[in-house]
Amino acid sequence: MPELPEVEVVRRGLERWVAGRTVATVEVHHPRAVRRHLEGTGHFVAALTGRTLTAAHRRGKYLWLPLAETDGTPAGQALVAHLGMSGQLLVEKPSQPDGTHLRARFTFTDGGRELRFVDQRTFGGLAVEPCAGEEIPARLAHIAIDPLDGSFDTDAFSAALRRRRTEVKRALLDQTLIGGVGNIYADESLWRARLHGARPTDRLTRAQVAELLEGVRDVLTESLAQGGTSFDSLYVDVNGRSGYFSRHLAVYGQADRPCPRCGTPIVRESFMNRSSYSCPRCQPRPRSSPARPRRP
DNA sequence: CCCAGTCCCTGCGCGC
DNA sequence: TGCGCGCAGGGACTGG
Repeated sequence: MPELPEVEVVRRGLERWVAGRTVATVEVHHPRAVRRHLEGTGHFVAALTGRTLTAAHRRGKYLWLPLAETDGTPAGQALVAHLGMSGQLLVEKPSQPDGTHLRARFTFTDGGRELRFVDQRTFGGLAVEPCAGEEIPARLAHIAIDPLDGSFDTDAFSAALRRRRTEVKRALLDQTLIGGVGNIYADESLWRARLHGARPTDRLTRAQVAELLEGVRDVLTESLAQGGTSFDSLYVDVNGRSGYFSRHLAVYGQADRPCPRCGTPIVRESFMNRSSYSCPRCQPRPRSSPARPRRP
């Protein structure tokens, strides 16, 4: 379940181990891994072979690596990757045996370590997309800037959130509003801000939004410092190592365990067809009341 | 435009 | 021992 910190850890690994290298061969082992590349598998392979991956960028949970010709001229395209639920980008020696869920393999002209895309549940995927220079590919333009980006506009986010007529957890998971937050960090941020996820966004005060955003920033920053969250071997960095933030989770996956703040047992609720964890004392469920009518 | 619901996919743990 | 079911959940898509 890679969210922003986990994807950022992968991005740093790609920057270090892959950027600057030229693709020798591409193998696609499962067509679903390149389903977002609409021109088909053959076109995907041809678009990457002989190209140099110049850098590794991220917005929200998406990664992209701009491509260049062998003479260094920008190709105007980028390799775009999303890890979905269970995707991994691994940098491994060619002698390392293939895993069961290997979906794509890239070898490089230097004969060094391969890049392997491994994905058990195949929610993730790869594609080559048009991309001007170092700008974000147009296909990713709808993903909002994430709160760790220096250009994140706090006031604009606060205004947009309070303009929404939905529940606050739903809004946190909306990648067009704020990038990079998934189910785990949404629950952790709401706990830090002492807000229940079902609170209506249009009734939050500016102070509550500011506290929520501080919670988001803090939890993402702290997780990144720990190398991300891992529950098992499904999320790892490019070298296959797990992060350690799962030890610091206050509520996510902690049903019946004491709230670190007040000791009340954490409850698990089904919410948006997925699990939500919260402290019933620190984060009381909002009183059900009719939605505030939108101003004409 | 805005928002909610559906579907995609596989491994694992649990109850019977 | 085996089988079926629920669950994990990001995001593209669809329909109201």
